[in-house]
Formats: sequence, structure tokens, C-alpha cells
Amino acid sequence: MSDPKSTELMEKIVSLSKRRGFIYPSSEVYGGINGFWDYGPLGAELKRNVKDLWWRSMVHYRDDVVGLEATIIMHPLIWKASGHLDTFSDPMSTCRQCKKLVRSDQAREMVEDADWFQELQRFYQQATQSSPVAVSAESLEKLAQATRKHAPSLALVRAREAVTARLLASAANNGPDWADENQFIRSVSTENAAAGLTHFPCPHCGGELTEPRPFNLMFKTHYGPVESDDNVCYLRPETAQAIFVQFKNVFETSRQKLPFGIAQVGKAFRNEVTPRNFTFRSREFEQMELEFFIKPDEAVAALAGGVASASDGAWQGTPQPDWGWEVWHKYWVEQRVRFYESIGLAREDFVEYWQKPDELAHYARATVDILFRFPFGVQELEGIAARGDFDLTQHQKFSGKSTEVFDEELRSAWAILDEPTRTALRARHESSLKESLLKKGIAGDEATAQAAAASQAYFEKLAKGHYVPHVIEPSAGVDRLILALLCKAYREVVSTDEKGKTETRVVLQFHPRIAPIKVGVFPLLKNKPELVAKALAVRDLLRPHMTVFYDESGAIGRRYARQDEAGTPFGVTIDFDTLGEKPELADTVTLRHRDDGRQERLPIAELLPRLLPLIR
RNA sequence: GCGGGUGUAGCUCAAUGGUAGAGCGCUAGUCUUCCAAACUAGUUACGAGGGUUCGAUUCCCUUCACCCGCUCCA
Repeated sequence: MSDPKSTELMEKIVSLSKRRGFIYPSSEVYGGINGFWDYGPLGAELKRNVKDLWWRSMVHYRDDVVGLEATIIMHPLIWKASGHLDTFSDPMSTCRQCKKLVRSDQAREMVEDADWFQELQRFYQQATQSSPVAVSAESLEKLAQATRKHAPSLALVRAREAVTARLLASAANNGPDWADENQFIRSVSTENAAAGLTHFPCPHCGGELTEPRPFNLMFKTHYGPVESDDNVCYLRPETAQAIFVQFKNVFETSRQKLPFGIAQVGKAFRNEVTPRNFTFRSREFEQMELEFFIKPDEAVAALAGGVASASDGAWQGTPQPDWGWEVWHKYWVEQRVRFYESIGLAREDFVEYWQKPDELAHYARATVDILFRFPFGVQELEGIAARGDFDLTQHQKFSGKSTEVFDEELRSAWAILDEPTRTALRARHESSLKESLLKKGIAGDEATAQAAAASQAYFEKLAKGHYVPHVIEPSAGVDRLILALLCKAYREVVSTDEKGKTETRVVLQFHPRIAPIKVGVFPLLKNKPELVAKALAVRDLLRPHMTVFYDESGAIGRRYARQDEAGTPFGVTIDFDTLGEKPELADTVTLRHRDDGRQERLPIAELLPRLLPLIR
């Protein structure tokens, strides 16, 4: 996954980023701060271009998406409703022996699957059938042998004499070590149970897990000058929740009808356990998120007479009224890949990973990860989740305010819908509801009853044109995308000069649309005022339309090379022919192309019409 | 948070218990001609803090950052 070669490549990219002013370590003169990065002059342009292009393709070029820019700090209850407050504060334990980090809530489950754990359970059950507990040094040794292979760090294996002595002593008087199975497991996992303090075994090696320590992944602060429990608040861990929370306002003020989306670009903050891989996992990062709200499939069926199949490729075309969530989901996956293609990434650079049903978060119906082949591994760039109505329902529940929409057309359509269709829709809805309740572990009868009640309430509302919209969420990380673009653009060109000296130059082959500087303008020599004046005039001609870098210092080849390293796709050179040394070439310049060094001669007047289409 | 590695000009790499050096880059200049040309001049460093020592970049401790693993999923 991360062989030396790819690590070396990453180091080169990190060093180039700093050297050329793309990305610096944050707070560097103070020694830096782990998990935070700053964008320098070129990086700031690059990032701005990427965000602008996303916004243009998502919002400006569509009729069905509008923008939002919400605050970073919001009402703390939002994070209760969204589930972040619970899922983002998992207690963690470390194994004292193998040093692995384990989520405390998952440790039990992970351990239960292990053979050696079942061995321990069986032993406990047998031993406690009689009272006092029937064990011997021999039987404990046999147990140690049986667990040795897969749980070498189990205290019973590692420190057999001490643990055996303790267990035998406590067996004679039915001591606490034998009080229940859990206590027994902890006892055989603990070498030195001073003051009765025992440890849970590590799922990886049977070693001692430390007491759970809280790992709060959310940045916590306080609003108002006085710090107290009453004014705790959080920096948002994602931008999406603001969209849900403002859904009703946007819906009512934007004159949009479903289906439609709300887009937002902004900072988010997570106290990552381990920030790693340059900017890939940062503690402060930027997201580009779209929440695209759609009608539930039952409403689509009532309105359009059916729901389009997701298997016939319709999602590659333009949206249709009969699209249900599956088609919309696939549509957005395709749209996002096309966006990446439009800024210079290729379809082959990605892996589309459709999460397996058992990997899905509880709120998601389907999630596709768009993974990019980074030098350090294939890693997620964007997740596109079909989240059902989970989020809006949660906020409805927690805020007490309705997140339902009213759909006049749906009410009329439902009124004229024939009874067999209605019955079929209800039956399908109810059975899928029941299935998901069963999956949550609710007993059969109970699930049947709950599903019937919920389904009935749902259709009563639907018949009147009321429902909570469902949502498709394409959520992309800006900083990850910038990193992907840097990795993709990075090229080393080795050349050998007449003296046989080889030299490696770096070229960043950015797509012109995202390049921080679009064109470099150079007078061939700087000691001729006429050349300089002409070059400055060309700079001023182009500047209103694109980022231009004027450079007159050093040899011309050096200036080209410097722009190559900055990823500038075009160079314009003003020479003596431009000034009219050869009359037929007067007012023409050399246009140089970064990736192949190709040069062409064209009139100054043609520069803008030539370059503009390439950079837009 | 735990374990392993790294830390000397912007970059690549030297040397040393007593004055830190080179190449490249960068800045300025010379040059009528297109891919880091040549020449001249200039520029810049021992990650931070503490200790041992007459004296520490070098030895010791602490800390910080980065890289690699354990977790994370924008």
C-alpha cells in the first residue's frame, strides 16, 4: 500500500507544495500544529478555481440547485439530532501489549467472534457448575495451552503462574473472579489485579485493554464570554446539517419545487485521531456538499404512474419525473465523475466502491465512495449517499418543527389513483419497513405492528400531499481533491544537455481550468525597454480575463521552467519580431504550451479568443 | 494516545566537543533571440527548550513537527 516509492513521491509532492507556495504547514514558525495546513499563493488560486468550478457546475449551470452559506457554529442540539454527538465521541482503549487502538464499544463484539474467547466461555460454564468452583492448576494450564496460539498476550498465557494462583485462591471461596462470566474473562485477561481492577482482553492478542478514554472527535467551544455547561457548542464536523436545518427556509424562499438541491461549500472540523498523509486527513478541512431533495418513491409512483428502473441506464441522461431514489443516486454518481473529468482527472483514476449492505450506516440506503488512486493508497475523495428521509425526520423530531412539504399535484394524483395501485404501494412500503425493523433486532410481531402503524400514518399524509423529502448527498472534500489534483498533475521530465548532464525538471500538468496561473508573459530580454513595454501591454490585455504572471528575470528557458513547475499551461513571449524586426511578424507573439513545449506564432489580437475557451 | 524512524541554507548533501561548507535555487547586473546557458556580485541553516561542559549543531533529557504502523471514511 505504501511502498518506499510511493512514500518518496508523496515527499516530493509535499516538498514541491511548500517550495512553490501551494501548501505550507500551519503555524510553522511556532513549530507547526498537527493536522492543519495553509494554502500559499498558488494553492489559494488552485483551491479557489476548484471551488468555483464546483459551484458553477452544481448551482449556476442548473435550474434545480440553489446555494447556502451557513455558520460554522450552530445550535448544539443539531449535533444531537444528527447523531454526531453520540457517534463522534467513541471511548477508545489501547492494548497494553500489542498497542493497538480499539473502540471500546466494539471490543466486546470483536472478541466474541474469537475461538479462544469461546474456549474461555466454555471453561467458565463448566467450572461454575458446582460450588465451590471446580478448577485445578492442571485445567487452567490446559486452558492456557488452548488459547496460547491466538491470544498470546492473554494474562493467563503470559503470566500463567500469577494468574493461576489468583484464580485458584478465589475459586476456593467463590471469590469475585468467578462471580459472573464477564468478571472471569476480565480476570484471566489481567496480570496484576491490584485493588480488584481488571481489564477486558484485546481482540487482537488477548492483552490488557486500558480503561476506555473518551475520544471526542468534535471541536468543542462555548458561545458567550462565560464558559459553562449551558453554552457548550461545537464547530461543525460537516457542512451538510445546516442544509437540513435550513431546508424549510430555502424551500419557501427559493421558489423551488421538488426535486431540487441545496449546495454549500465551507469549512468543517474534526479532531481526527491521527491526521495523516499530508492534507488528506486534516483537522480543519473544507467540504463541497450537495443535498438533493427528492420525492419518496411512493409519491413518484403516484405522480408518474411508476418508478423508473435503475438498471436501464436512464441515469446517464437528463432527469425525468419518474425517477426514484435509485436512479437519482446513480445519476449523481455519474454527474460527480463527469465533474472530475472536466477538471483533468480520468475515469481510470477512480474506483467506484458501492458499500455492501452490512457496511452501510444506519441512515443510508446506499452509499458509493468515489476513491482516488493516491500514491499512498486508494482513498476516498467523495461519498454519495442515498440517505432516505433520515436527516429531515431527525430534525423534525428534535426541533419539533415540521420538515414536510406540501405537494398539490401529489394530492390530486393520489385522489384519482386506482385502488389496486394504492394497495400495492402500501403493501410494498409496509413490508420494506418491517424488514428494516427486523434488521434492527425488533421482534417479529412487534415489527409487524410497528410497520403497519407507521405505514398507515405515512400514507394518510401522502394522500393529502404531505411528505418528508428524501435526499441524495454527494459530499466531496476540497482539500482531498486538491491533493488528488496535485498528485495527478505531478510529472518529472528528465533531460540531458549537450554536455551529457542529466537534469530532472518538475512539470505540474494541471488542466488549464484549474491552473493557478493561466499564462506567463515574458519579454525575451529585459534590457530593451521596447520589449518590456510591449510585454507589459500584453499582460494588461490578458489580465482582466485570466491570472497572468509577468516575468522578465533570467534566461527565457529558466522562466519557462519556473512556470512549468507552477503548472502554468501557457507562455507568451514577446521578441524583436513582435516589435516589427521582420515586418510580416509585427505584433505577433510566441505561444508556448506547457505539456509538450510546442510553440506557435500568432497575432496578439488572437490571444484572447484563443485562450479563453481553453481556460473556461 | 501508543510504538518505530527523521530533523543542518529554499532544495540535495557535507563536516565538527572550539570559525558550519558545497552544488542547485533565489536576488541584482552583463548579453539581439526560445526551454533551469555563461560570467560577476549578493543571499540564507544546525526544529524548540533545558541540562552536562570553560565551551554543545555534536553528549543527555524534554518538547514540537514530519514520515511509517494501530484507529479514522470529506
